[in-house]
Amino acid sequence: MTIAVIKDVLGGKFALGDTVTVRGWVRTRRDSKAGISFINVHDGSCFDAIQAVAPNTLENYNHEITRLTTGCSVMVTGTVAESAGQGQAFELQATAVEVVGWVEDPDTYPMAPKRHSMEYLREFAHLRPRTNISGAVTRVRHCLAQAVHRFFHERGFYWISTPIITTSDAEGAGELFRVSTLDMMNLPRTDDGKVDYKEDFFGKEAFLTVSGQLNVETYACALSNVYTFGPTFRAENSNTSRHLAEFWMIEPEVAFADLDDMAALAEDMLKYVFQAVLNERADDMAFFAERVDKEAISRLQHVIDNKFVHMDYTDAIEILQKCGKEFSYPVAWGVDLQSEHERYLAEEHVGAPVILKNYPRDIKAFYMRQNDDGKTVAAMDVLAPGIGEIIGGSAREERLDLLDQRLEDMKLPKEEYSWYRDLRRYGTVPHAGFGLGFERLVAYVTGVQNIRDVIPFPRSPNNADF
RNA sequence: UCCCCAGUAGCUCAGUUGGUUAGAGCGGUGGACUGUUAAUCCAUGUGUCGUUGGUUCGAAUCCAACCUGGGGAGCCA
Repeated sequence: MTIAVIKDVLGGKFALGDTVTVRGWVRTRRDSKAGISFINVHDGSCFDAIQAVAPNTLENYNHEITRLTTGCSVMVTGTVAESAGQGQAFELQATAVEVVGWVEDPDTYPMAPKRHSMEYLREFAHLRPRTNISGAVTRVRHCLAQAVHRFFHERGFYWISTPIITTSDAEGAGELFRVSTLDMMNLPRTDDGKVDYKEDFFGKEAFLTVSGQLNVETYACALSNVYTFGPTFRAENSNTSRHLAEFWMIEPEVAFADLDDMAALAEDMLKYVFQAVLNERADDMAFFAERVDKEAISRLQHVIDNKFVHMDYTDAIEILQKCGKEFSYPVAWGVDLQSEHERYLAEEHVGAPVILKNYPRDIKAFYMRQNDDGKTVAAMDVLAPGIGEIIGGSAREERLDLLDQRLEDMKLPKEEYSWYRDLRRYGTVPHAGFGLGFERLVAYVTGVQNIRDVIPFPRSPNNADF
């Protein structure tokens, strides 16, 4: 028995007349009174399902095959044949159809062979992988992840597995999820009544990481070109289509690099992974372009074909002030840009991803490198139309005296950063990096509007089912 | 967390300016037809009208709170 994946059968890897067995799930069944049934079977190996043609001479035709419904699992053995019908080059002339698992009540199987809303599918996170759209998202997501690793590997970057648990509650941004083994009903207390974290698993307070950046900087200052690719956690009460409490982030960090090196790296990386998706997942991208977002393919091609627009924060402020558009929030040098401002720049002014650079120091994180003008830092955001900030990065302050000054200005506890400061005390080097939100990337590529639909099991405020 | 909108059949939605028996398409089921392909045609069932409370002779319809979802904002990736 030759087991075959559907991708290989449809892709012509087998000769006409070969007998193969495919295994998967029924998408639809159509009966013909000519004495045959058409069974569309998918196995995830490619976008398309294979059409198996089952004749009524099969011994289980009447009592099993004609009862197959969407979702049943089957093993179909048959000979590879040119399709007599439209819609596919090859099909399987079935010689045996084994039903592996029935759908116990077709009337209540949630995944009907029809269009469902994304919100509805989200309620069935365990069954939505069987849908066209979820399967396509999954394959594109995988393709992007592989392309990211390949891109960095080809450039001599090492993948660093930075820790998921951290005992530093001062990583910079965001609310943290606590990690504890203490009995919450019976907390150990110190003499002054506070929770005694010395009794906790790590002997101190611990949290889930909000970024691998500070840790990965240590490896950049030794192995030169490194990156992280792993899960990240933010306990923020964000209820939007572009935020998750648990998401994946890619954070390259490069020694002896400056902000423009990072901008170039970000541009190269995005173009590389977009090209990979167009090359490797043409089937899924065609589906997205047809059913989800007409621009899904042309948008990627446009990004690949054009140089990214670079813009200084100061110039962006001027553009926004002179564009004649009414904004809800006024624009002035020194204020952080609002979503409406970023959207105008990316969607209307440029019409493609735009790199904004050199933000005012006072609205940015302590570790960003101060520019010579004394008021800006070497930070950048890559803004994508429709998504907003997809990448945030900066050159890191490698000069200890300036770093310490920033820690003091922002009232951050120096002792918490002793190991981070050590990098500046022992053989410091200029270095820079950025963070790319992986789900935002998948959403941008597929055109899927809500980030909760491009991760298998989304976690957000009030939602951690499955 | 804030602002706005929505919650009616398994799904997508229409409807009710408060009043007897609540509607369509799709899906399911039965049949017809067909190398079909989200097939087509005919038939067919289904609803505590989000939850709780209030107003009222009467609420699915009006009001309030809550829950859930969506859009936007903030936080950011």
